[in-house]
Amino acid sequence: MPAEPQRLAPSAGGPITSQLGRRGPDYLQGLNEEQRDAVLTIDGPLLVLAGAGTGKTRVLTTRIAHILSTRKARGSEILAVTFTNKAAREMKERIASLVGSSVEGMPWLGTFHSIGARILRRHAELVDLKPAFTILDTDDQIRLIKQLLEAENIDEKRWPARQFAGMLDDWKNRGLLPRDVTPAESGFYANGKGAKLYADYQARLKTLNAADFGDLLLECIRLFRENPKVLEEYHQRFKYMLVDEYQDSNVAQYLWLRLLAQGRPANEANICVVGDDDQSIYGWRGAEVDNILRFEKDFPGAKVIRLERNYRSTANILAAASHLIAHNEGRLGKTLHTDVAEKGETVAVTSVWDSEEEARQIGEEIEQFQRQGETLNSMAILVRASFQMREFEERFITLGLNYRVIGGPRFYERKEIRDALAYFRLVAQPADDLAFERIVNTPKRGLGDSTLKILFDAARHQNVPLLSATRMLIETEELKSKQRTTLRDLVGQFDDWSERLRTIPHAELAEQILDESGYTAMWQNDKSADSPGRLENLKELVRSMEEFETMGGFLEHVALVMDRDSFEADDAVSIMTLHSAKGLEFNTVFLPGWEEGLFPHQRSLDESGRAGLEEERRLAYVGITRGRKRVRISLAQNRRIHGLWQSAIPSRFLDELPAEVVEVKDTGSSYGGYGYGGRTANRFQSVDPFESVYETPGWQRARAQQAQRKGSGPLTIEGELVARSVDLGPGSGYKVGDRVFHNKFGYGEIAALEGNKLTIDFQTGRKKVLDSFIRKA
DNA sequence: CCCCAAGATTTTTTT
DNA sequence: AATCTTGGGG
Repeated sequence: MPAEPQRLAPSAGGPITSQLGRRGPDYLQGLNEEQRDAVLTIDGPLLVLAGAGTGKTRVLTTRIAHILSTRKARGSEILAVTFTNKAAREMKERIASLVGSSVEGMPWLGTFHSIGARILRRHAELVDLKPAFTILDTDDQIRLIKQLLEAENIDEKRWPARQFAGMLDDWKNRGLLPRDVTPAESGFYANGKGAKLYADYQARLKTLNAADFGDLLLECIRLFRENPKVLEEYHQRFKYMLVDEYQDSNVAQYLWLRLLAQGRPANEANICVVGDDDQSIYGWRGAEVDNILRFEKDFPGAKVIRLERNYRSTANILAAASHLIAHNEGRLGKTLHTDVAEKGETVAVTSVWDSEEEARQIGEEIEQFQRQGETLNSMAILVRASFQMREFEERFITLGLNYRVIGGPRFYERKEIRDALAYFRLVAQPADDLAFERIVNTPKRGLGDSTLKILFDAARHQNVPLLSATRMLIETEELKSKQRTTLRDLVGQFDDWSERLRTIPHAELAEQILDESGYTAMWQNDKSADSPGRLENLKELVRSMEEFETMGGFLEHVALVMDRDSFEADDAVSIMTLHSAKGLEFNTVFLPGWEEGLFPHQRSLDESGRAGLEEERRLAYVGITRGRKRVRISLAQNRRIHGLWQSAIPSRFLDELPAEVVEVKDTGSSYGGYGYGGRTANRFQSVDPFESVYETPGWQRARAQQAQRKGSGPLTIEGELVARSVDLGPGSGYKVGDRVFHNKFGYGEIAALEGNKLTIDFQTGRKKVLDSFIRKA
């Protein structure tokens, strides 16, 4: 956070400990009292509630520097977990600049998933894997599920693989093994086959010598539980534990941490968690804000430090953010304040005709700020959903404005990259059937469904990987001679490559593989417009491999990081989602698309009702607090969704901004503005917040299933209350079966409930209403 | 077995 | 609007 007024004096590298006298070591200079307290309180459990821009990362990194320089522990004895790769990278850099040396000495600083993978590889055999196991991404996962569905004769139309993948994710996030999943939860899917599918899926992963994202934590937990000695080893190793963004941790991560912390009595655990309940934006991924709320219960006597002094934003920006977030009920409550007397610019809210004009408008403003001497690097556009990015990109290309998309379409998700990776994966790990399937006939080798079927059958029959099955089949008469020859050549090539992996550098081998397999030629012969780009990407891929020591190391990076480090060299405007903006800051922040349905997102409201709305609001809070000097919000009156134009309603969040810091602008081309501050104040109260724009049968079915699945009480594991949803006020107080009265629909009976959102059977039919519209009959 | 054309479908956010 | 899927013909 370069904006903090107090800068770190780069440590001179000398024995800092000797300075621990009057004024303390250099790295403590410029910390405020609370920050210093958080850095120096090293022993025992500590919870740091750090609001946006209060120097959270600085505290964490300085704390590590402090532990190191007081020789309380070595780098290899500190476990420091973050949520994202970006955060991990930043921490590494900042520690390095504090301590002066490389961070190679901190092997256990990383994301939950990368550390989980690291631990699993060390003890792979104990969880039925081999150390070189493959980490599957979502795409592989879906393909695998599809195969299982087919094997079980389940109609994928009726029970989409995606849906099951979502369920799997949910279970794994909650730390549930197949045997822990109750029939109530899995039962509805595919007529009760849910739990069995989960078990089959796990078994299949073991055969493939593969783990999915969830397994990186879940299997770790199993490892620790089933092997106390292994766990003991880590208890010995980790003298200090630090966790960043604790509000984003899910149940599995919570259990994982708790196991690791069990080396000492709870009140003496050297665990420090840092978080901000107002920035919890990953509920959809299973994050439990309650983890942070119950920290003091888990670790009795934990010290709690609040960081409330904001070093980032102007008073006006803080006022806007605080006022907005105050509309949330489920929060611990912090008040950010700044010492700077100057209020700064007002927050601009601009209403435009459509998203095209929005892009044009923002483009103009950017150029204007640029003329005033602002760098493009200091500006960012933060969108709710990634489809919004395109319009900006198009506009900026015509303007010739440099931009950079962060977290956009992932490099490693491109088809050509995934194909190439499949080749590499198969060379590194011959049991990787998913990789095999992907590339047997890419480029086209004349191996179609019928041939593949033979391979599949043989593999399943003999219970061996596809590559081995192929190896055997080419010695028989079962295949047509043409296919047999093709496969023989292919298997021969793979043998060759595996051999060479031991002798030549992996990046060089990668190039050879792509050439010899005909993959490069395939794109060279392709005359579509994007094939040159694809070839360029392949080159880039090979180039980036050189940065890794081994093929395995590279593949691990690809699976876990999913994205290249973005080059920061050029001056460019950043375009990214609000989610990926967390932790960053910019002088100028543009927040487009503040319209009902988009932000707050309809889906969030549909799925999680009030809690979803609060999460959206936190997302808005995150967005606003990214700005240092200026925040500019905009909304379009018309937006195109799936090709259809829809007129949009201004976001309710606009009404939640304090009028005194907001300046409403309206471009000439719009009709009537949106009536901020009086003209049509509170016009949104009449809007049904749960009216969905998705009214396809499939969507409604999904929603119905969701309703069944959720609301099954607080989260418990092994009979113990692990986390419960934030109690949003007194609750509805209704239960299924209650008789109720509604002014418009009359008497009815509650069929289902989810938060304050009730499904009620009235005489006129089934309706969804909010509890505030009904009373007990 | 491959290719093309018509038809269906569209998950926000990410490790 | 754009992309993926599916089905029929070559």
